[in-house]
Amino acid sequence: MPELPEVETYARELQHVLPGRALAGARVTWPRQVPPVQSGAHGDALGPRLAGQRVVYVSRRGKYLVTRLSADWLIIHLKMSGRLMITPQDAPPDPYAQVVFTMDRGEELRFRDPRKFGRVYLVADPRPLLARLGPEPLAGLSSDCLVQEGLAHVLHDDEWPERLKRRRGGLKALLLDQTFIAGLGNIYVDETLFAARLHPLQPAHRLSEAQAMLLLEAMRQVVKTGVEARGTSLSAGGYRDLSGNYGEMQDSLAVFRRTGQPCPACGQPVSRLVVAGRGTHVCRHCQSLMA
DNA sequence: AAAGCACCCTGTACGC
DNA sequence: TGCGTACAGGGTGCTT
Repeated sequence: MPELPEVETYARELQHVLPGRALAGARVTWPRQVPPVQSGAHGDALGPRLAGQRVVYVSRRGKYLVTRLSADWLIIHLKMSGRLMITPQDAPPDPYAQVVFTMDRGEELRFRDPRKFGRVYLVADPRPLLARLGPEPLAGLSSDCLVQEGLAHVLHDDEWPERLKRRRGGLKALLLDQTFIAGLGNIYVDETLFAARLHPLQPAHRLSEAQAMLLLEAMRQVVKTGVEARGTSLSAGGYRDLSGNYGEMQDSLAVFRRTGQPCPACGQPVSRLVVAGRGTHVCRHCQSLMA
């Protein structure tokens, strides 16, 4: 379930170790995870095109990990179960490492993804992949360098209330919409809505300007807390950082996957409902639907 | 515009 | 303890 904070953690870790290093190639054992895209190499063509390229920097846009290489861009979406790790090239083979990047110094970057939803792209032009994404919720993250490249923009406070006014759908579906705001997933949306004391089905256009700004503040605070906690690790098989460490955000969750447990604000049990096809967690007492 | 659904996948949780 | 089944959800694409 990597969302913005988890991908941000990977981007920061990789930015410490990859710039300047040369890629030697790639092994792809599930070619569907390297699909054809405009200006890109897919499947087995990944390795030869990567060979000899150096890493310039590692960044993030929404939930995409974006790596600038000397000639191309390497873009990875981890989707549900994707993880990254750097290992010696003689480390035991990992049957779930469907895409492995070989590097200099006898090391590999492994993309491990049991559910195979994740995707890897090597493209000359990253724009078609990233263009539809909405604004970044926060400045001060690794996406800043993509802002400089014109590949990202940060949400401006003034535009937020008016953008909400134009949408009649429920808040949860809207915050999950990557073209509206980039990077939030199920965990951080539920936490944001609780922090703002707003119901997931609340129509966006009904928020007052003050409520809209409270929602913005809540969203930024939740994302910031998630980044500082280095992501959310909900189960042993779930998210780990590049070094295999768990994140710590699961210890700070107020409602997500806490069905039946007391709301941290009022003590009433947390409820679970399905919104936008996703398991959704609310405190019915704190998050009432406004008429 | 918005909502619902199938699809892609497999580990995990749960009921019996 | 073991087996079978439903569930989990990010994103895309299609339908209503």
